[in-house]
Amino acid sequence: MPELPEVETVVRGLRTALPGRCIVSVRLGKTDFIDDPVALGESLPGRRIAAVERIGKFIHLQLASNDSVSADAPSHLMVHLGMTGRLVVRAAGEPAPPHTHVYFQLDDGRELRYTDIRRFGQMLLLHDAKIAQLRERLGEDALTISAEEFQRRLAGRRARIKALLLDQSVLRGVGNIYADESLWRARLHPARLAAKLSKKEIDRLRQAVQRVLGDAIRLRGSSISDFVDSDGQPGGYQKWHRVYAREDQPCYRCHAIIHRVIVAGRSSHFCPRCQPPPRTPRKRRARRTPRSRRASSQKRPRRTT
DNA sequence: AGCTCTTCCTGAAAGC
DNA sequence: TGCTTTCAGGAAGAGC
Repeated sequence: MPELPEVETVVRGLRTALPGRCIVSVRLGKTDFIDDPVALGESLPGRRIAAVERIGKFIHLQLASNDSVSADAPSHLMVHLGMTGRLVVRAAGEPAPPHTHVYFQLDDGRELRYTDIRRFGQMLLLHDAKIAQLRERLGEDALTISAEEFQRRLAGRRARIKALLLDQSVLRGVGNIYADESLWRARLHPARLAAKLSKKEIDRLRQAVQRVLGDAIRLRGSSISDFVDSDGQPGGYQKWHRVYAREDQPCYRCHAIIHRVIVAGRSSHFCPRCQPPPRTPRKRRARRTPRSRRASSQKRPRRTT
């Protein structure tokens, strides 16, 4: 699942191949994930790619303007890889894998190809004004957010910390894997309420998030099922996952057994010893639950599905 | 405000 | 063996 480190890896790869190249033509397969497929086919041929950058989990291809392009033509191509999206540069003659739905022919004989098995991705063309709106809608980038801004965005929020980490309008770039890994590193239970975290804990979390994302970028992302970089190579960070997809395996820190619960609608992996659960304010049953029994009070109130 | 559920989609894995 | 069911999840929207 492409999150910030995976998208950053793809962007760095594309940066070595795309800037300066012209899009000669566009070929489309299924288009239900494309905002406006007709516009894509009409306004991209002839455009030169000026720059590649990352905005949260979006890949942003900036298109240069030139004399033959009308002034109001959109100049930003945004690509979100969703769950299974891949964006790779290949020689035009090379066979494309199944579920390849967009081909951008480039002027150097290569193709930029978008492959997406589940088509949870997104592709859209934006004007300058809209790109500003998008940036506004998204939160601060997780990799570079300052301690002060991180505090400001979380402090007082009554949502569970896991939900906030995943909320792209709060923080952009973190998905399920890196949320779980960061919470483990910061020793915070995913169901803790942000409002109940101390300043120290919030800062520990920010450091954990940035450390985990930085390490993952260095190893070119995590390849769980589908992720590959712009050259088609898998990442290496999945070998360093401490909790994600490690249910029933021992914690690397304390050897307790890793649990998995649903928090904010997402499966969440954590160590029940390193990441103690929040005390549940079960409506004043205090009299009836002497807190000597740790084992039973550690159990999360589970909702049977 | 924030939670849960649903929708989109496919393939892998589990269940029978 | 072969079918059916379940699950995974990023993001958005509905409903509570």
